[in-house]
Amino acid sequence: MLEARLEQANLLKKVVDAIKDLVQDCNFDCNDSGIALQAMDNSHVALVSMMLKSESFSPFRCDRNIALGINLTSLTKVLRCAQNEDILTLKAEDAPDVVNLVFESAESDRLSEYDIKLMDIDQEHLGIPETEYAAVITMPSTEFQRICRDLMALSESVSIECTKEGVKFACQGDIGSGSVTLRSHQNVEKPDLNVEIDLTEPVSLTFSLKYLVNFCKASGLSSQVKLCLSNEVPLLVEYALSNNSYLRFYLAPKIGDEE
Amino acid sequence: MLEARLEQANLLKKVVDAIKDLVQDCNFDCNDSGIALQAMDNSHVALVSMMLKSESFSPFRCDRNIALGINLTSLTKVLRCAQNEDILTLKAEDAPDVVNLVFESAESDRLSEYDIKLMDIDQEHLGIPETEYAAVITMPSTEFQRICRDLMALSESVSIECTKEGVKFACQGDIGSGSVTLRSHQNVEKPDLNVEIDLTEPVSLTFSLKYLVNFCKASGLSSQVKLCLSNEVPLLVEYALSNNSYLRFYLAPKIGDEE
DNA sequence: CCCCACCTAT
DNA sequence: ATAGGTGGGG
Repeated sequence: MLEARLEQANLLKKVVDAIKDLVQDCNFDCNDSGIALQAMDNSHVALVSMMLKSESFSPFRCDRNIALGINLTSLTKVLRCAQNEDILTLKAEDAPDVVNLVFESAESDRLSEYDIKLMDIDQEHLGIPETEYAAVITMPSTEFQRICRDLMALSESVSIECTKEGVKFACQGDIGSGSVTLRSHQNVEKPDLNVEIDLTEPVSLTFSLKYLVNFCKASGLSSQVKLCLSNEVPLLVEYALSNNSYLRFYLAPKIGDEE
Repeated sequence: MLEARLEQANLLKKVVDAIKDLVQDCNFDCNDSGIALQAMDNSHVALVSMMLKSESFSPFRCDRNIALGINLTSLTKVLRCAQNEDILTLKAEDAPDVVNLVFESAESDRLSEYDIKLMDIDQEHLGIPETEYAAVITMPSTEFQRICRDLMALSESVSIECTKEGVKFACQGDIGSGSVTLRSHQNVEKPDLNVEIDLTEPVSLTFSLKYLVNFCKASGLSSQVKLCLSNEVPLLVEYALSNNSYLRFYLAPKIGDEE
């Protein structure tokens, strides 16, 4: 059986909000190391990979591997029933028909309980190779969100060009063109504002802004976002959570005429 | 070539926000004295006149007269990409295809650059006579905005009646009628709250509230607004900016049955 | 000057 | 239902 208690029901709420527009139904794979989710979006351009490590829960118990096939729209509806400070416990039997969500108010004077029916979902398990990226950019997640939104006013796509000096987001559209260039810099007072560029080789790739804007819904999960690029390889957009948990998005670059 | 650096990108943002609903496309006329704009609204009832003097920029350089024909919707999109404290530099060649806007963050760790394609716009240059007005009312811009909004709940038009004692904004509508009367007064502590009436002859004129409310979008540009009236003559609504720069709106009075 | 919460508008 | 804008508070 699974029993996983999350101090912040809010965390799961934000995670699901950030991915529910990309993926309708997917498996939450539970085992003793935590709860994982991997799914491609309908058009197979983007991939979501979530990992909530057992350490992010307290307590966490999962005796056997269980795949919980969940419709994310249903899950969203139920998660909206949590109040801001609620504590969430996820429960499931070993061969479950339903997943059980329990919300407790911090003062434990209110207890809400929901069962969501599960579905069988074909497991297309995706081995994601751990890549060494040519460029790794760490920056404030709100800034990345802002850049993507701004440039979307001009174009469908953005090119991300990274050199030792900085990273340049650029686009062209009907009304004109635009670019935002960030230099790496440290802010000792507010490390959340740091922009860090770790580069082994210059990179330049083009991506769909629609997807990036979508990924940016996760901005509330982490003050910093990590963009990992290598030529010809999907971009990795990572929001790190506590305890090595994470929410990652992969996006295939546009190539040639697509740009 | 033109190169004009504005410490507050925000200023242009507010100016364009205030006029973009009146005018779609217009020329920004640049010469060594600054950047000017004059345009009538589509229905030729209102006229906008902006003057940003060269002294409002630092530095300001404009070798020749250049007319930059800009679509204000495009310009708005680009100005939205400026962050609050950004410094804006406008650049254009002598016979330009595009105008270039550069936003620098105060800490200059971020630099955004946009090109907007220009268009050819027929210059209907409008000689605006410098009039001696019968009544000049200076009042807090937020108060004028509030009055126009309030009265719009009742009617399409407002009469502005100015005597030595004060100014009365009045309207009649289906649900009833309303009026707001201001007496001139000084507040030594907070001169922004002054209401001043400079009158050579009593005036009473009626105007479309829709337009006035529209003009009031400029309220953020200046704490005070100046209303200049003479019988049979368009109302002048002026927002004074630093360095003798200004944003002015003219509105023809309604006459006879129109009221 | 920044952050948060409310509200409105799509 | 969601996202952006506005207004108020720290």
